[in-house]
Amino acid sequence: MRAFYDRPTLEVVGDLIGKVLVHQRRGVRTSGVIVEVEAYIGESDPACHAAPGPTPRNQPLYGAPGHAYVYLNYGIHYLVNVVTEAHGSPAAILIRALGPLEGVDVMRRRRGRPGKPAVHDDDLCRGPGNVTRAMGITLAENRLDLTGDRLFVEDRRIDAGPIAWGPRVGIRVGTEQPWRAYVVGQRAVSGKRVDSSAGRLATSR
DNA sequence: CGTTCGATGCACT
DNA sequence: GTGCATCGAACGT
Repeated sequence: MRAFYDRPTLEVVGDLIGKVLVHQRRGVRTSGVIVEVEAYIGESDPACHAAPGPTPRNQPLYGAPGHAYVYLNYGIHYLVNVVTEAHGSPAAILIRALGPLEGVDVMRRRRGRPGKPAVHDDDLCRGPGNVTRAMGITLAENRLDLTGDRLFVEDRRIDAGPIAWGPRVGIRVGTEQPWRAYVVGQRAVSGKRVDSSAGRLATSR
């Protein structure tokens, strides 16, 4: 459904929390409840990749809504966004954390490092770099049409808890905008953990 | 618990 | 050449 993404970005943010992100390739399916996202909106947003104007890398931001924007960050991590707003209006939403649902065994394998202790299930998709590693998302998924059957958001909502908004994290500029949304108390949300007992999804063990 | 810091590739100036 | 929309290991408290 293209129209879902063809709207003001902050509206999409609110509707994205609690929905299920799915990636399937070569018969391997992984999915998780979206519990943390950040909006990057327009050339006037200094933290948005569109801030310098159109470049080869940020071209997906200027394209049609409902497509993926994936890029390599710090030379190490892939970060995945969903492109929003009308064609020519550069904006996107960064997927920062998921509560694992399907393919948890695959996620454990992708996140596991030889000789290291196993990653806790709540940490499998905690942080944007971990989301892509656990989901198997790379540059190959850049520009993918999210209305297709390979990478998409399911049209169902899981009540994971109350939603809160705050400043975006991990950026040096543009921190005054409260464009980060997350599920309060959910274990997979990045940053300091407030409560140690609440927020575990029944589905994510 | 907390903070610091190195890894690592590439877009952009 | 500079600086990241990060992660996790290593160390200090």
